[in-house]
Amino acid sequence: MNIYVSNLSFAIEDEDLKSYFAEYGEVTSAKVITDKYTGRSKGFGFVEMSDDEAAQKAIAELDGATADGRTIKVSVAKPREEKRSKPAYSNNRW
DNA sequence: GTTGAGCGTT
Repeated sequence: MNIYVSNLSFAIEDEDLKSYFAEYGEVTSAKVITDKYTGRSKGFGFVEMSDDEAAQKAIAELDGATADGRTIKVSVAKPREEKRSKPAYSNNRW
């Protein structure tokens, strides 16, 4: 389950985000999006959890919660574009 | 040293 988290404080980093969600289940990865060039936080991030219901519970519990003085927004993330998947048109017509 | 809507680098 991929989780999108926004409205984060700029002081929050990956391990902070992970520690918040780890209370509700196993966090396989947690990442705060930082600018590649300046290295500063963009104020949002992504968390991946292995247990789907733990993830949805974490979303329900952490959405609107306060982290570092900011009310964070948590929701299910949109899937990152997968370019490795096999083509849907796997016919041999052409 | 700064700022505030959003969906990330493979």
